[in-house]
Amino acid sequence: MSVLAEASRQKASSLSDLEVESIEMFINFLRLLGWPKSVGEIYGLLFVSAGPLAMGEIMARTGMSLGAASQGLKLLREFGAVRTVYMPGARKDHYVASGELSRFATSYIEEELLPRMRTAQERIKRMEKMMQSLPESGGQLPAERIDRLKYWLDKGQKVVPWLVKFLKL
Amino acid sequence: MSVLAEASRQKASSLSDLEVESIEMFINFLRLLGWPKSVGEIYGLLFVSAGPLAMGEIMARTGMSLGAASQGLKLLREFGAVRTVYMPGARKDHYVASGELSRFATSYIEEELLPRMRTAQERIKRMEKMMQSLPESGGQLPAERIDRLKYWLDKGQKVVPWLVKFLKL
DNA sequence: CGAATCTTTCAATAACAAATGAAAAATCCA
DNA sequence: TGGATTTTTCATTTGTTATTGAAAGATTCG
Repeated sequence: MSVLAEASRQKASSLSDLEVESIEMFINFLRLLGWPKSVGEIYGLLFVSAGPLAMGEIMARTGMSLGAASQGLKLLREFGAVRTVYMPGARKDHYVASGELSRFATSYIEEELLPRMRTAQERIKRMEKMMQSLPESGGQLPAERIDRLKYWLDKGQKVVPWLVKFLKL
Repeated sequence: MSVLAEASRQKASSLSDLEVESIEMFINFLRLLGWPKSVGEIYGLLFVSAGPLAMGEIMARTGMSLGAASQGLKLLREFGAVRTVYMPGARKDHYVASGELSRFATSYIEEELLPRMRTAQERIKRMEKMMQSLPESGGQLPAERIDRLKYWLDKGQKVVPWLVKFLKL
């Protein structure tokens, strides 16, 4: 067996079935939020880890590169999905997954969804003005659509806080 | 002015301010669902259109290619976000946007979110089995995490139908 | 300090996804 | 039916995002 093939075999076998399940699951979920695979790998591994892991261990177990591990951990730290723990006598940072899964959902809502809804509401105001200053009937249909959109956005903005609260619970 | 520059100027000026607002808004929202820009362009244009539009008109107004228009319309049709209307004496298909914006949200939930949640629940079952057949304490922490995940997924599955109902309202 | 260790950054590359447009397929009248 | 029109498909090109790894930057410890 070639050195390379051996290395890749090693890589695969260094993950338990449990870890593989967890990693695949989080890759799938985090893809919904538009996050790269490497982030799912890191979080999935940490999620079922019995103890804190250093970056080097994460790299070794998953086979990802230095840069991917560093950047992925940075992102996860920023979102509060992962944190470092103090390990007496250890030089390397050690990471554990936050168990609060709601963080992913709520950060998506707050950082992606809500800003877009707010932008959309400003757009709608502008669109309504444009409709008024249009030569007579700029169209009955568009006007109704815009009304509907406004209504729907209002409703959305109302349900979001409730949803966030529910998820955090 | 070069022929190309002229063409691109034409392209831009053939959209009203209203249409541009609408298009940009839907590009932004549909990106959340992982849909390509061209789809947002088509839907945004149709959304504020006073009447049905044929594919050729959509291409001409937005400047997108034949293939992109055809595929985008196909996708939107499949999701029920757009439909053809009968136009007496017209050969080309003519499209209108469905005003039901909830379709986007509900189809995302039903086609993306729920399937993943179901897969995750199967994974969790397997993971629980693995934990049991692990040498004594495969870890207190992982076991708790898996419990928590199960709890969270259950909760998610419960809130989703409610949310869908609310959105459709 | 200063050498060793660990982490971040970022330019280059690889992997992936979207857009294009020519060719094929389907549809429609005369 | 047959020619013209319209739509779909799909191989290729283009554009975007993720990953890599070397170099720079921090940090820690003796």
